[in-house]
Amino acid sequence: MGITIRDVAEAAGVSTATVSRALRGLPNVDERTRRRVQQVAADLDYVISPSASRLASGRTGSVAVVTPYIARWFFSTVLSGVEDVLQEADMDLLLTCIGDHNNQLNRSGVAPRLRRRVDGILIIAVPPSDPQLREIIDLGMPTSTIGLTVVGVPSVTIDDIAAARLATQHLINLGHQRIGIIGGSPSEAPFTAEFDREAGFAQAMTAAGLQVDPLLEAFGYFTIEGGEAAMTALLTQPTPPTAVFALSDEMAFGALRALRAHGLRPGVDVSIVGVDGHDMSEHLDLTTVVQPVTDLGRIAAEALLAQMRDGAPDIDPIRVATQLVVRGSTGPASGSTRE
Amino acid sequence: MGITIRDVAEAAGVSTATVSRALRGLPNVDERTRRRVQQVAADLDYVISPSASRLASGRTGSVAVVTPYIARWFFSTVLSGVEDVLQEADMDLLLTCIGDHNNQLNRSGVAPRLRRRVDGILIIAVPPSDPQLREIIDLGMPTSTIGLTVVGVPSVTIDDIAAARLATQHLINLGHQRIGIIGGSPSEAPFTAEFDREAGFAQAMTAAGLQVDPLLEAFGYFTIEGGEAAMTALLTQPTPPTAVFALSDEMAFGALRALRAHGLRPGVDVSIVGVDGHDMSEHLDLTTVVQPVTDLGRIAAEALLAQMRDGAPDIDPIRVATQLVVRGSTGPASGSTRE
DNA sequence: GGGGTCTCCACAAGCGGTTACATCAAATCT
DNA sequence: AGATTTGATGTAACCGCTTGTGGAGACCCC
Repeated sequence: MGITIRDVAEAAGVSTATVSRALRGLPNVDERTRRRVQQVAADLDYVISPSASRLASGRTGSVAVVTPYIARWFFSTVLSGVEDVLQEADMDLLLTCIGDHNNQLNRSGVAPRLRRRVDGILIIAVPPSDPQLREIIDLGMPTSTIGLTVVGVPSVTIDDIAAARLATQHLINLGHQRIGIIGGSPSEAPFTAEFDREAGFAQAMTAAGLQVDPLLEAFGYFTIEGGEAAMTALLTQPTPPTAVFALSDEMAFGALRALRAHGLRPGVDVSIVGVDGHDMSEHLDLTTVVQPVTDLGRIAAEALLAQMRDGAPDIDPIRVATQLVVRGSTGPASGSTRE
Repeated sequence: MGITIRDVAEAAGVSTATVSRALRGLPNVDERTRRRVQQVAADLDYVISPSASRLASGRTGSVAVVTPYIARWFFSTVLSGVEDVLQEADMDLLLTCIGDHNNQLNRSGVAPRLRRRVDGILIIAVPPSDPQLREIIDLGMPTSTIGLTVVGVPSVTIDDIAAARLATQHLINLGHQRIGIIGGSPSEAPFTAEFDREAGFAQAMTAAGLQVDPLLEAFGYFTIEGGEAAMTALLTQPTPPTAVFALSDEMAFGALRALRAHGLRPGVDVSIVGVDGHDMSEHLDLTTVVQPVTDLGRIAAEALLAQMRDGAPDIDPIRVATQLVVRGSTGPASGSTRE
């Protein structure tokens, strides 16, 4: 139970040092020796002890993924991209769910838990207001963020401003004029993506000579229920919008439900467009700006690995392109025949 | 950079052995000594080196989670329950996605990667036909499965037979007689849950004196698209069913879509019931048998921890209760006023 | 008051690798 | 041919913690 490197060395008639070098593909090992060692190791069913290797080398060969949620679509999808790359690179993936302040989970002290345990950290969309975020970044190890930008830290996100403009412009092109928006929360410290998407919306509206009517803004807190409530609020306005841009697909789902509850047809009576490219958006026939979420994770993981290898973090944020996918939830403004 | 236990020992004026015992709460340490050591450790911002501790103790303090998918609802939801418990127990969670044979990911050799790396393994719903499953189980370390039963291995699942009976009985109670079923796949080696749910359906039907009509069975391969296709097939039967039991919510979602495409109203023209309690089921107004998925993960993780502690695996499968949640997708059979 | 117990603690031998340095033979240079 | 470089391997000192063993002192009992 537990073949050691020593056993392999003896069986191969070399020193443990040579076994170590041979098995790890280091240079300065004769090819015949290497093959012999590999053969012996395989025969003996030898598996290196990670703990020993880590202790001796000082490298842990693992990366921590820190996320506020695991079960939500965006997060688990990013995670799957990350996992793919890390597995490919033969790195261990340590999954850590950080608490979310306004959530049931209020986990503190995630940072210390990471201290001597990993070589790099990937942070998925932790709200900038979370105090733990700083602690983790201040650990000073290779770090990269996804769906969130922190100055001085490499990040991978979509261009949220452009995405919002894309969605909004689509509605404008369809001839809509009274365009509403379902935002995240009225907080003063908005999420990066939230802030940018609002900005993109405003830019597109202004560029088209349309007004951003504060009465046509409601908040959905990035949940389905929230989106439903927000849409309901918008519909009960004296003059409701003919089209609505929801900052996330999940809120858009809620909005669709609200429409149905009011007997309104999506894409006919009221148009709804979201952002995300959520799995279900296709099945709910939602027009949305698709972001390549798996790729987000994949790219960030690769950037992190590069950073761990080269030591030089590439601070410039990586922006991934998005794509508008038009489905049935948007249609021409009534009385308009444009597009 | 890197306070060691020696530094703490010196600063506290004790041996490293005492520091080790004091910090880990072992007995045979004077309370005053312990407190002093703790204080010194805190002052020095000492963090134990996991690698060293693991090497010396032979315990890794980590658990691997093996899953065929990360981004799918069921799997990520289980995962979040698991993570919760493991974090609580101060265990590292190593996430490993196993390839899925008929999938793009065809990862082999997951088992060897786990060898000296973890103290226990949690397997989420890997198909029994997957050859890697055996390899992993044959590693011979504490293992527990979720949503899948392997003889001799502790498992946590819902009672799939009962769940299917519950769903089917609900349709029967509503007065339906021509009840169809959307199965997973016509394969000869069905997934455990798949097999049991089919069985539960048959049991309920037979008990009610109804026939299981093979013409009213279609296969949806546990995907939305598959469910849609299956439902479409059922609807194009000469005499289509008035109610359909889908083996999963995702297939039921597809079925709902098919209904809509055919201009049929769920719960009025045709009733649909699913199993899972998928996040979206509420928003799609789907009647379903809810399984407490997060709890599945939580319970399995706790069982695994117990097994790692006591060494005695509790082979008896743990069955978690399910609950029928009635929503708008089911309604009385036309011409029936029962229930 | 000498001979047990019982606590609390120090000593030191690992755990299983990695790697700087030493070694030595073969190859290359002058 | 002798000096020097080069490549392959061995030697051994760690890496930082855990834990079995043993000893010193406190406490108890007859």
